[in-house]
Amino acid sequence: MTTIDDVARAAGVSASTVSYVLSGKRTISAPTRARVERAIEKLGYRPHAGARALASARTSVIALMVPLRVGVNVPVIMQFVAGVVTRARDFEHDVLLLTQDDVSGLDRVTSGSMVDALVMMDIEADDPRVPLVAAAKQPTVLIGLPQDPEGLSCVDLDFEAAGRVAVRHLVGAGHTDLALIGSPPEVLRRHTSYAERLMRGLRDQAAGSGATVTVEACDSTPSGAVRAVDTLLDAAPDTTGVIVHNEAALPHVLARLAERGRVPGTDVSVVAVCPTDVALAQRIPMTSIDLPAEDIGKVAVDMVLARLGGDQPSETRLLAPVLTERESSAPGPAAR
Amino acid sequence: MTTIDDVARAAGVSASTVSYVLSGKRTISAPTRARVERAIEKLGYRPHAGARALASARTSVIALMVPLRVGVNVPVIMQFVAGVVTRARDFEHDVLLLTQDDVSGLDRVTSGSMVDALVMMDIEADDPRVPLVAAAKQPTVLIGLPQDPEGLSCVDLDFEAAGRVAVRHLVGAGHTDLALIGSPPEVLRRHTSYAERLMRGLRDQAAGSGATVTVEACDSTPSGAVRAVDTLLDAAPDTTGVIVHNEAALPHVLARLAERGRVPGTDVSVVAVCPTDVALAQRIPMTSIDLPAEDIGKVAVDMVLARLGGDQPSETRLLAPVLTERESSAPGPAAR
DNA sequence: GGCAGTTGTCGAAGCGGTTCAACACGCTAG
DNA sequence: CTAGCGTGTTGAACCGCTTCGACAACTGCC
Repeated sequence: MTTIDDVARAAGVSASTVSYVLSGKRTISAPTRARVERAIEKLGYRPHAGARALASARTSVIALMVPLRVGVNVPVIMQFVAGVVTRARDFEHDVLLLTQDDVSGLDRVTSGSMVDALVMMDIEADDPRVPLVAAAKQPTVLIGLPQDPEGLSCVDLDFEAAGRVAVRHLVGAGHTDLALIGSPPEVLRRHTSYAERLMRGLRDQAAGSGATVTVEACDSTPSGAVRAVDTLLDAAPDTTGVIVHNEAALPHVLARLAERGRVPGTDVSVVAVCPTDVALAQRIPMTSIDLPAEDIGKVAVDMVLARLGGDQPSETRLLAPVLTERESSAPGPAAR
Repeated sequence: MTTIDDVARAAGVSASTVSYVLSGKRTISAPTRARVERAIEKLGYRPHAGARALASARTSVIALMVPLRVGVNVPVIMQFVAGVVTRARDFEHDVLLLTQDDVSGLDRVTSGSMVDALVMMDIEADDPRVPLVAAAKQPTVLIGLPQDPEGLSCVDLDFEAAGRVAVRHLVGAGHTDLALIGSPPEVLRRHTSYAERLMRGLRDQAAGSGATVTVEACDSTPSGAVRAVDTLLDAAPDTTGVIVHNEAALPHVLARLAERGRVPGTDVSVVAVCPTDVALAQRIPMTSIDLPAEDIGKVAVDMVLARLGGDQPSETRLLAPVLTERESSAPGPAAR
């Protein structure tokens, strides 16, 4: 292994000079800098990460805790991850992967100074991990909103606003009997905040617009989708406006609606809440409210790195929903 | 931060004793061990990862390079990842996430001593990353088979055997006109080895059994699936045995086959190559050859950690394919 | 010409562990 | 009674890097 001393010797300077060339924390004359850089290049020198972490109390690694549990949509998760990783790389940081079930991992990476910061996904309303990371010395950003953030920063899509936007769109098109086909029951049982916020937005706006909204949980399986649609149409057969917030079930919901004589885009209007690529990958391009997963991941990294210094107060950023009308929209009874 | 010296002081021993209690590399009397452990507990002591890495030349971190590119099936990737992460945790290791496009990351984590070992997924026949990691001081395991492993160890499903098993199953059921609906064209263009190995197995066994096999690449989209099925049925209308190796397209392939008057499980026999949960999540439970993604991930970790010492010669492990018959199988013309 | 202020470089002190050689102690064997 | 041995513990030397204070050399100013 080549060390900083090897480089120093090769360049005819001291180790500290090499260090300053690397960090730029002191001015170094152009000729010395050039000599040092040449030596680094020639020897293929890379600072030892552990030594650097020890001396500088900075690891250039951020921890990312991802859910690998049931009920979450894996491709969407991956978009978050991609956003986090690419943005982290932009700032010369690597990403250490933790899984949701490994709660002790938080203490491990935190107390062991393995990482400079944490990003946690899929936050529940009353998430047991929040107090743990709130007590850590590293800054943390939550993707999602707990009931009490305990001083931590949060980012997410503004699901409540998304609910309102969806209802406004449907009501504006002449629908008054609306429904939500949502997350799997286990997600609701966990009180995952996005599901609850979406429902709140839907209900608020519906109440203010004289519309009704029936809510169905929905397993992320073909049969779950069929069941949800059937239950819905039994309970509220006049439904003409449907909001779907379940990527995995979406195709099957559309298929079942058609089978039951409600063709999306013709007989019923369907708004999906999902990433754009998912909306476009259906039988017909879906009117959708984009879930900008990758962007959210990037923003999370921006926020957490901005707080490395320790100053910056915490904040919550809710990204405004954007509804894009596509072919699954249809005029409702009031407009015909 | 509480350090090893704090613990030593609290327990009335030297720092080295604490270290030996932690590592178990020397015998420590029961009473001292107890005192030290109590002090550790009381102070909430965690060794500093950087310091440990510096002194011991071990990081307890392994790097995992995952593909976030187009054409790969994300849920399957996640299963690999889950396998790697859980197994790594079993051996007290954490996982650093690298993305496939970040080739320079290999040198970074390797030369910078950020990790003890590497696992790389989605290996192409002539993968430019292979020489890079082959030159690293850390052991590496490849998930997939390059043309020349350059002394590295590999794990994967034995796709060639899987191809033979699939053909044997279909021919045994009376089918002679077979087809493969496979990976997207961009995957084939990359010469990803699993796709090529599967085809080789299919063709070999077909040739030996007097069957024919038509091969169609297939985009991982609904329309790609439709196109592939249509092209196939135009080119080989007598096809009755279909092997599908494309998780994302699978549901749409099944739907299109039915639309074209070939109901899976009745008119045509379909064998899927995919994880079991995917096989079970279709309209009908699919006869499938399991892609044991999580197991492969675990084996990869076992192999790479076994090589930490440096001794152990490299090896290639190909997991035997297991075909499970379910409802998508049907008797073929020769058996009716 | 002397002094204060810059600029560029260096030496040395950590950072928090691991590990090796050495040593103190109590036992057994001769 | 002593030499020899095993057991348990320790001090000190690193591991490779960052950073602070010091200092030499040069600048510009009065």
